Amino acid sequence: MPKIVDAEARRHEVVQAVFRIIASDGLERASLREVADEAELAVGSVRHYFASSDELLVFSFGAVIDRIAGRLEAALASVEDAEPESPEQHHAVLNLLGQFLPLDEELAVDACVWMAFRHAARIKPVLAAEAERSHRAVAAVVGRLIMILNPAEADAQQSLVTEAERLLATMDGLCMHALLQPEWMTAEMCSDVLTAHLRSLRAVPASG
Amino acid sequence: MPKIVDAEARRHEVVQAVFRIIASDGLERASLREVADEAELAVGSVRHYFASSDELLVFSFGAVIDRIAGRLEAALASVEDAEPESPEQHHAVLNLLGQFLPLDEELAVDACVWMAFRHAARIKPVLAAEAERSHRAVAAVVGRLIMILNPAEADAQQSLVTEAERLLATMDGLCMHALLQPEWMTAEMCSDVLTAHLRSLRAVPASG
DNA sequence: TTGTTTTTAGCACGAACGTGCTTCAACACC
DNA sequence: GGTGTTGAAGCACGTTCGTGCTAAAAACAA
Repeated sequence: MPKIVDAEARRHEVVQAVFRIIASDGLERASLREVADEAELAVGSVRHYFASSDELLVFSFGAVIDRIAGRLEAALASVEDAEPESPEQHHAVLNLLGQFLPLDEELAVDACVWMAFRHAARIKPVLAAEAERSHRAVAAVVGRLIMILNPAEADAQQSLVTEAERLLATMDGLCMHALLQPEWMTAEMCSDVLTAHLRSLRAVPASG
Repeated sequence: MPKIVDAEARRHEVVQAVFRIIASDGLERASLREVADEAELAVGSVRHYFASSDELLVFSFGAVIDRIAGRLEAALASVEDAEPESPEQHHAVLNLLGQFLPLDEELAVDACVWMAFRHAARIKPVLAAEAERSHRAVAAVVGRLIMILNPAEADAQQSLVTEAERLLATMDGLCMHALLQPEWMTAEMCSDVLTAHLRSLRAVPASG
């Protein structure tokens, strides 16, 4: 009936603009006017697709979560397909954990945006639900990974949960340092830390 | 000659107000008006002690860095005083690492403020110098701790640096999770993860 | 008391923000 | 060709922000 516009594509373009602004200028600069400028639209146009600023931010948060979770689950499938203890599996695990880190431009933007939203969710209640979903999705993948790497002690659930949280914390800390102190936490340092952590996982079997 | 006011004490009160606002409402709400309200002063009074908003924020960042670094170095002294491999040393190490985490009200405020400023420093160049100082100070303490816990391989500097960065990343990740997902990352879980990490440090001696 | 200087308080300006509301152009259908 | 729905654009209002500036208040020296 009216002007033909792919609404979903438009929303995606707007969200991409939000991502670019957050990555370069931070979340607090992602105002309707800035986003509209970056997307080369008018403020009214952006508001046609997103009723309010909050709705735009929540939708953008959900979008980055879906992107990250999608990458993680694809990488997890590769790990599960690989032969246990094989070099292929080790490579697949490194690839999975690398998805957390800002190793290329696209990953860096996602990591920036992800971090920004998670921290903002501490303050803004509208973001809390998505933050919880994010944590659940990532924890599920990491938990599954720990189970794969420690098939022997599938009974010692206590230790598995602890190890999953430990790996998750290490990954988030690595990501943080790579974003905030890129001169110190280089890609090579990330790789060294990752291999050291994986070695420590194999070296500490049961705990008691 | 004029009204007697302890300028240093006033500045400290203002900074405390900044801390409270950041912890409860986030850094972006730490405006001059909000800070003045929280400190029960007029905007003009705050501006008398801090020429600009940037100056207030940079000073506050420095203050929280000094607080955290002071605690860490005091705790490090306890570790260095303890007998190597003794239970006292283990306790001192746990105490040191606990200084990173929001385990009580004061630590939680400092952790919030610290995180907020470090992330803001990625965007705001005025904060960059203090962020670098913060990283240097904390990395020095953690590096020293790793050397104490691994006296044998004092020559394998590569491994020591990697282990220091790994511990630092894990601590920052734990702190992040404790702040952002307090229901999942409880104090008990923090403790479990810490002891697991310390065990993994002892279990993986040299690398090659 | 008078004068000096620090401290406190407040006004005013321009900029940026979210949002309610109106207006215009474009297109599909009757 | 007319008509109505929808995308796009923009105005206006109230709020908040940092900051330059002025002026009252307070406390000590003379």
